[in-house]
Amino acid sequence: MGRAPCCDKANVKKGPWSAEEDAKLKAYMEEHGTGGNWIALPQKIGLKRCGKSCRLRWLNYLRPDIKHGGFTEEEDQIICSLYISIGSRWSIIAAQLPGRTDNDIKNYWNTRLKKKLLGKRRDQPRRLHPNRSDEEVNRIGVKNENQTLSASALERMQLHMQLQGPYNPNINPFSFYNSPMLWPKHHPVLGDARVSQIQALSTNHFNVVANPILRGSTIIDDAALTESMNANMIQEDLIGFPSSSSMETSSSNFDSITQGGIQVDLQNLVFNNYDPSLLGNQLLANDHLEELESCKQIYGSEREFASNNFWLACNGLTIDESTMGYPSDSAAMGTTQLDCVPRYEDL
DNA sequence: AAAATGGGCAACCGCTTTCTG
DNA sequence: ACAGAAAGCGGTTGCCCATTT
Repeated sequence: MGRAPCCDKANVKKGPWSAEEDAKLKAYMEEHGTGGNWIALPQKIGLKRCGKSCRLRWLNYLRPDIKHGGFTEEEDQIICSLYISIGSRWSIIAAQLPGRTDNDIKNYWNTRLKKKLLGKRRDQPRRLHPNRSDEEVNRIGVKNENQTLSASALERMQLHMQLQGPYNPNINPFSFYNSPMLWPKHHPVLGDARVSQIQALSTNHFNVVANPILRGSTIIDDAALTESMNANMIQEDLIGFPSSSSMETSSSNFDSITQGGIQVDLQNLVFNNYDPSLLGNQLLANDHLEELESCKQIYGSEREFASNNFWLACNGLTIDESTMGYPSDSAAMGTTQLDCVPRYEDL
């Protein structure tokens, strides 16, 4: 037996909202709020709508503080950087952009921003397999996705590689490191001074990030890091999460803070190794094999991005460039080892 | 001028998470 | 601790409008 429907589907109106319906809902909301019950609301105000529909209409359209359209460069940067960091968690991204809704950002990303940032690479599978039929190309793409990276993870890796660039990470305006608005304003344990120090260093050293794998480096000493990790705060706070969620509560939309932290660690492990002259993951990873193993346990079967990157990092997977959107010059042979990612046996 | 196509966006659907008794 | 209800969330759909053929 399935779950009971939230409303009587047969007697509920669907489709676009009329001005009259909007006015009714708006007037009631401004006077009373939901009263804590969206399901009961439509009946109270005589609307033949599902409660969920009312909620959506209010949150995405009628709320007084909503901004529509006209995304700024600054907002683009935030969306892009957060998408790379956490993926399609639109509600979290929306929380960073006052007046924007998750739906709005999702639509904007899917219809415009993604194309703006990745558009030029879309024809690569076709170009890399000029003698294959569309069906074959599609099949290859799907197969490789299943074996290596999901579409979302791929997209984020492509974006990251495209936007950070292997050797010129500091010049790109979308870089996390060049987006001070993404940096923490305050850290409850490390304090403002240390955060400032991290930020200052970050602008000069691509590899310097608030990353537990970097513990023992000159940036964050073990004691401070351990203390902050014990407080379950550092990861979210340092990747620019809403300070209220990390400071006032011990949880957030991540499954747990620790897992969230590991997710970020893995991204950094993979991505911060483009330039071999920089710190280098091998040294870092050697010191933290145990930690990596625990990541593997946690992420072996879930959290596609983290697990994919973990496996990339640990198994040195071969990736088909047709799905990676690699620079065409180096992609002629169809597959390659990602030379920016350390092979497990090399760690 | 009409049909076809594609982009943008609001709204829906159904699953997951959180809340409440 | 548990179950059911409500809310939250992200993926998808479908409509409308502008552009292209």
